[in-house]
Amino acid sequence: MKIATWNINGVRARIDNLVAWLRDSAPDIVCLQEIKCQDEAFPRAEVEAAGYHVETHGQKGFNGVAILSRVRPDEVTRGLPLLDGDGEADDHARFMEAVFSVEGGAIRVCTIYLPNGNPASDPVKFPYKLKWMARLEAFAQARLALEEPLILAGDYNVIPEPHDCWDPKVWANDALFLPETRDAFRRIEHLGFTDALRAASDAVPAYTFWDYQAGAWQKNWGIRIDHLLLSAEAADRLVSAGIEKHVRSWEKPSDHVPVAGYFNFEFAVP
DNA sequence: ATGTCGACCCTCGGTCGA
Repeated sequence: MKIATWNINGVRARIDNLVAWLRDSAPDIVCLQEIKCQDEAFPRAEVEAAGYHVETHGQKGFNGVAILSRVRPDEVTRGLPLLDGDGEADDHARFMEAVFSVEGGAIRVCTIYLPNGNPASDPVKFPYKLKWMARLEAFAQARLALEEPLILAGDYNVIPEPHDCWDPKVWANDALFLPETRDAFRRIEHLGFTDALRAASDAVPAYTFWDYQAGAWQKNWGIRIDHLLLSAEAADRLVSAGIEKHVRSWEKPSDHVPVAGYFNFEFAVP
């Protein structure tokens, strides 16, 4: 089974790319981020015609996530739980979880659009990112107790290591690379997750995003911020993983490319 | 690093978010 994550940067602007990629790449489950539309505006018919079930968690104008899958999930939950004591609700559509039946059990797949957090000096944005990461850590810890295959896939807006960006000096003060951000990401990993791409390959660079500006793609000024984190039960079933870099050279590309993991489990036959 | 892009609206251009 192939499970992929892709920040599509506007699903309505990218629907032709999405359908072409689904046909070429044939993923079984896709975690999308930044669909940038409400649920009713998602180009559902085109994706269903390509052979996918569609679950969305959208909002007007920005953010928004979706899960596309060859079979219908058994359960879907929208939104990342708040922490005990959190007062205000989070109105950003950044998280959805789906449970699928596979031969011998179930897998859980979450699509994650972690807050960007820039500018890091902003009194709201960077604290919101760190708080969201604390919520993700709590959620992840609770889910690990289930001892099931769990895949947390998405745009983490985290550059894990210096070799995951084209110039660490340029990114030193960026919310994607600040020590607090990397520490929070490591705390989640150290609960017991495997970074699928790094389990499959230690090759660098392994970028997943190139800015539209300044000719970043042509100069290979990229960063690695799209990740699949795997519970032990999922990592045990990982066969390989890869970055579908060629998609960045298509017409009207997203600034992110898909990242995929291949696992040796299959959907249960009903 | 800044050669851009998508979406929105008191809509054709400025603003926001990335």
